[in-house]
Amino acid sequence: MHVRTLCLGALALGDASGYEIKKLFEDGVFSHFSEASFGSIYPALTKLTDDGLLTCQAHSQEGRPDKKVYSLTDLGRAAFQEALSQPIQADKYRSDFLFCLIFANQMPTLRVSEILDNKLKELKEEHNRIEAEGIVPNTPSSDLVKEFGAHVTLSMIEFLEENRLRIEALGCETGACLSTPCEAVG
Amino acid sequence: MHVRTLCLGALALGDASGYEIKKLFEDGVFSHFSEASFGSIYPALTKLTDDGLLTCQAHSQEGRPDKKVYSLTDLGRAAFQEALSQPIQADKYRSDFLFCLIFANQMPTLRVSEILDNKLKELKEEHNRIEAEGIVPNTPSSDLVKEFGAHVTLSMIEFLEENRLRIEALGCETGACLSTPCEAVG
DNA sequence: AACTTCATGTAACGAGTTACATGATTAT
DNA sequence: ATAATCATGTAACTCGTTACATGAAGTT
Repeated sequence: MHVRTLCLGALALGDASGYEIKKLFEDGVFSHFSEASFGSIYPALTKLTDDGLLTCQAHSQEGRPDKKVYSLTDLGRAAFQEALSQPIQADKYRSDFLFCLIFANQMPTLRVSEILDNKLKELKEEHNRIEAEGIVPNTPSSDLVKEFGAHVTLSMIEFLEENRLRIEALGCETGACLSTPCEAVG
Repeated sequence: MHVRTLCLGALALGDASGYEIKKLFEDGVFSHFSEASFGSIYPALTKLTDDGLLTCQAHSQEGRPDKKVYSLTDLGRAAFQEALSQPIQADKYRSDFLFCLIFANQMPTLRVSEILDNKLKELKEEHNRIEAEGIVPNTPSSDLVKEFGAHVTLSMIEFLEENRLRIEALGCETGACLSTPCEAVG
């Protein structure tokens, strides 16, 4: 999904500035399953406005650049509906953690524990963040999406905690595998 | 994680050609949490060989291009160990499904059912693929990574099935929301 | 003092995907 | 016949990130 569509979606939740949209992707509803940076949001907003999908109102402020608040036009709303009716791309899950875990037998046990702990910490933080989030106004499904996220992160945490010993047992003795794989030793 | 590192990892499981490495990312162990295309694998392999991290043996075949089988050198093995000891990037989960679900109230109920069914089908197929996979030789942790994947996909399937009615109830009446958001109606 | 938040915008750069080029073999 | 599998490689292109430019106000 292009940043342009993501912006359209953000604005379908209510008028907002580029800065505020960024926050939605950083801390808000969207942060758990999508991403966008300033460098892509601002040009997208400009393009969308040029194409007539958005209107822009500049609110002048003291000591700061004008706050440019964008709103969907009817054309923009229609374009977003159109995007919503399009086939949906399969989800993408990229995990360097799992990739590395495949090679646990080539790592010192201490390192395995370390990455496990880091992962658990990350997962718990995300779980807490999801639970702490308020539901989004005018968006009854934000509640459901929240529950989904909480359910899945919890399920990961449970698995990793239940299998902690098994995972740590995969590592090899310290020093023995720093430059040669265990399978090639002896 | 760069394609170069991913290739190093693939070769740490055993010698392979570019084509075979691609398969690991398409159907194999890595397919559930990483990705790489021919257009990135082949150049990476060439670069890695130039840098002395890999050696390459060409096996001539009839009616086909030489099969170039790559192996890790000691330098390559060390480079991979080094990569493994580096801080691990946080996982990325990108879901157009969840993004769209946030706007379920702006979709006809039929459309909501459709995307739910598609998602469930996708999830079940992935779950079956994980269960059907054999463990990777010399890689005791592949079993664990398999279990993790099976556990998580199952947990998603369960949530979506248990909440099917609630999710479908989010949609709006057919026709009423094709070009205007429900919240703006009435 | 130093850092974070608010606020917008651009340009260079990175990294990978898509599509093309080529072509025999095997399965449906 | 038609499609999939095997097999490698390149070039154009897409898309987005990172870093920079600018700067006031508030917080630690």
